[in-house]
Amino acid sequence: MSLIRQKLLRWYRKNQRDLPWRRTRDPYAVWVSEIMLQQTRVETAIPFYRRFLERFPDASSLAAASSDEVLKVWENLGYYSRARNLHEAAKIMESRHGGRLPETPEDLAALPGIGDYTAGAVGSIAFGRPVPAVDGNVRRVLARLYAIGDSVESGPGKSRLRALAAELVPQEDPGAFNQSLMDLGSRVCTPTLPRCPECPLANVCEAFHQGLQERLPVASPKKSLPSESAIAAVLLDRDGRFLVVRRPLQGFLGGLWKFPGGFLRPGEGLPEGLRRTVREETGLPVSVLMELASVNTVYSHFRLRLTAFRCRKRSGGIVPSAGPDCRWATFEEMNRLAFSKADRLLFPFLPVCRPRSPAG
DNA sequence: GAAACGTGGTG
DNA sequence: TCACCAAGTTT
Repeated sequence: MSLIRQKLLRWYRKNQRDLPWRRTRDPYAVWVSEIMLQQTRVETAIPFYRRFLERFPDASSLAAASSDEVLKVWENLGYYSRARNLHEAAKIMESRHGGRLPETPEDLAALPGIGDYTAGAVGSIAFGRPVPAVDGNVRRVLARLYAIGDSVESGPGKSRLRALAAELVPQEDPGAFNQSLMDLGSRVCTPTLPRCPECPLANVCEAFHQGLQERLPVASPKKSLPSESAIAAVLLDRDGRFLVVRRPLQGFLGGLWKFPGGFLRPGEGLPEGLRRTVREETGLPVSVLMELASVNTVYSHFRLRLTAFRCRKRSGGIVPSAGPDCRWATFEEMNRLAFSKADRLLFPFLPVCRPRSPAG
């Protein structure tokens, strides 16, 4: 037990990565980094982390921001409920915790967006609490270290690994220990082709001993992604501005802006579906003129083919007035709003005079 | 417990 | 082109 800790910590002192959030002990910064790192690679999170901390250096500045501002910084990071929860949690810190993070894992876990893992990570790294931080890396390392054949994705499997991790966490510098486990998982004890010859734990690893390191942990079968179709309407006013609407904050891509339109029903034609969805979203009856572009994208739980059409307001239709969730925007203004990846893929096909980018 | 929830890198 | 998956949480 203490041998494992010792080997791990020694390896970590020599091999730990120089990451922006490891250069601070500011609990706010640690918290932001941990939220960004949920289901997200370190290299992906780094530039977002820098921009976020520059724009929102503390909980007060974050709490005072609008959701549009927060989402714009989060644009392209994905899992946008994280940004919404971060924002909401900052407001709670302002009103109930004196503008700071609460220190106990229990109080941390009570904040939106903070679950078991993040409460443990922030609790141990920022506040020195001896609690485990069990993420996918740690589950994989422990499943191999103790040659656990049961699924580590099931409820019982997870609690078993959490109990193991809890026994391993030292009283002194639990944050370094937790991070050493995660770093080992991401750099040595990788999902495929683990680098066992480099591993400080190889000689005490049960999976390596049994030659099972490539077969553990057992992964549950994944479902193939269904394919959906959606349509988008490109509507211009007399000044060449585009009609854009904001998605509901709680839903899919919540709070991001989009072109009017939506998902096609099974068997529904594209122009027909477009007229229906635009009317549902904006109340505006439109005529469909011509197809502008079609883009494909993959989300966490379905594939999407999004087709954009140039549209025109039908005579007699009431043009929607600008509001918090609906507005006419120039190309420049749209670039200051947060859009999803798929919607941004449509931008180069918009009918508007603008500087053409040098490379495709 | 299962499903929802994004995006980009990799073999 | 495609499946897999990366510092999970919420409903």
